[in-house]
Amino acid sequence: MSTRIAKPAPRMRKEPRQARSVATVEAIIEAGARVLSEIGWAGFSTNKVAEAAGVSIGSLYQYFPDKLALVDAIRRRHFDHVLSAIREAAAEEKPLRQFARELVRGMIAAHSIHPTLHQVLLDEAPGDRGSRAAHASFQARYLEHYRAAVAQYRRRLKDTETVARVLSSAVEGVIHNAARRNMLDAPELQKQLGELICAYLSGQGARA
Amino acid sequence: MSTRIAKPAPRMRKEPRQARSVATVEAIIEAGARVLSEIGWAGFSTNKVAEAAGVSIGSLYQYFPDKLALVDAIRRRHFDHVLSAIREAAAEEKPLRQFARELVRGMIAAHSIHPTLHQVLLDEAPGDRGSRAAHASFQARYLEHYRAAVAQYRRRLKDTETVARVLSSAVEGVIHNAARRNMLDAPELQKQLGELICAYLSGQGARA
DNA sequence: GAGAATATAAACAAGATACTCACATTTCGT
DNA sequence: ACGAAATGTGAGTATCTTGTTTATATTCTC
Repeated sequence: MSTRIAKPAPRMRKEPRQARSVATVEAIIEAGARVLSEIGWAGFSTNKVAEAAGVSIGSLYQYFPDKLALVDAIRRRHFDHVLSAIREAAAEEKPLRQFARELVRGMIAAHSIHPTLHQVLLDEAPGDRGSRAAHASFQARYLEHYRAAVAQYRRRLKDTETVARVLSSAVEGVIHNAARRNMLDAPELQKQLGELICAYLSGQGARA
Repeated sequence: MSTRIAKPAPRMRKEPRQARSVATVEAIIEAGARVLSEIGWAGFSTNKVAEAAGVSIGSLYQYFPDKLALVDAIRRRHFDHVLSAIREAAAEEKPLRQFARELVRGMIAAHSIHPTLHQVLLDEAPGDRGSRAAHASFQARYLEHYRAAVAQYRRRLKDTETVARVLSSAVEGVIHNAARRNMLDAPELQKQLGELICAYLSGQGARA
C-alpha cells in the first residue's frame, strides 16, 4: 500500500494521437461549455453534450473517464482564457483609463462566447477532488492580477486585498448581469463599467 | 372557452386555516429557501425540502400544488425582503455617504440569512408562467429604486438607466462574492463597498 | 364526541442518466 | 496493400432520482 488512494480518476482515459481524435476531444469540450452555459449544471448530461458535439456518447467516454473529468477540462480551458485576458490588460504600466478600458474589453471578450459559463463554473458546478487545487490556484492568480493593478493605481496601500476583491467581484457582477440580458456589446455599458473602475481606483488618491 | 388557459396551477391547493398549518407552510417555505441556498436548484427536491422542514412530504403537497408553486412562494418572499431593504435606504433624501452606508447595510442584511438564495433564484431556478410577471415586476421596481438614487446624487442625467444597472449589478456582484466566502460581515468589505458606490456616483459631478 | 382540518410516510410511475460493450470504420506504418 | 492500432458508434442497461398520490392516523374546533 504505497499509493495514497485508489485512483482519483485520471484526466484522460486515453490520449488522442491522431488529428481527428484531437478534433473530437476539442468538439466535446466546446459543446460541453455551450451546454453548461446555456442550460446550466442541472441540465448538463453527458449524452446531451455528446449530441451537441455531433459525436456519439461512446466517443466521449473514450477520452473522459467520467462526467467530472469533462467539467474539469472545460473549467481549465475557460480559466486559462480569462486569466490571459486579465494578464494582458495588467501587463505593462499604462494610464489608469487605458488599463480600465482594456480590462473591460478583455473581460467582455472572454465572456461573449459563453456568457454565463463563468458563473456556472464558479457557483453551480461541483469542484471535485481533482479540481479543487486548480480552482484555488486560479482564484489566487486571478486575484493577484487585480491586486497588482490596485497597488499600481492607488496611493493608499491599506486594504489592498479587500479593494482587489471588491473590484473584481463588482466587475464580474456587471459582466454577469449584462450577459444575462444579452447586453455585453452595448457601448454605454462598457463605458460605464470603465467609469466605475476609474472612479473607484482613483477615489482616494490616484497615481496616474 | 372563456378562460384563457387550462389552469396554470393555483398558488395554494388549500389555504391554511388553523395556526399549526400556517406554521407548517411557513416552515416549508423557510426550509425551501435554505435548501435552495445551500444546495442549489440542481439538488432542490420536494422530499428534501419536506425533510429539512421536519414535515412529511404529504403535508407539502397539501398546500403546494407542485414544485414550481413552492419556488414561486420562496421567490415572492425573498423579493419582498430585498425590496424593502432598498426602499428603506432610498426613502428620504439624505447625504450620499449615508445613502451608501444604509444601502450596503440593508443589502447585506437581506442576504445574510440565505447568502446565495438571490443568485440561485435569478440564475438557476426556472421562471415558470406564473412567476414571469412577478419576476419582471420585481426587476422593474428593484431598478426603479436605484434609478431614483442615481438621479438624486448625480448631476449628469445622461445614461441614468445604464448607470443604475451598472451600479446595482456591481453591488450584487460584491455581495454575492462575499457571501460565497462567508465574508458578509467583514467591516472592511462593507466600507469598501460603500466607497465604491460613493466614488462611482460622485465620479462626474455629485450633488451632495 | 362528531366532523373538519391537518399530518404521515409508504409506495409508485415515469423518467433521467452515467456509463459499457460489442462491433464498425478509419488511419497509419510497413 | 494489408494488418494492426486507433477511433467512432449507439443501443442497451442498471441504477437512481423524484414528483406526486393515497390510504390512514392524529389533532383541532365547536
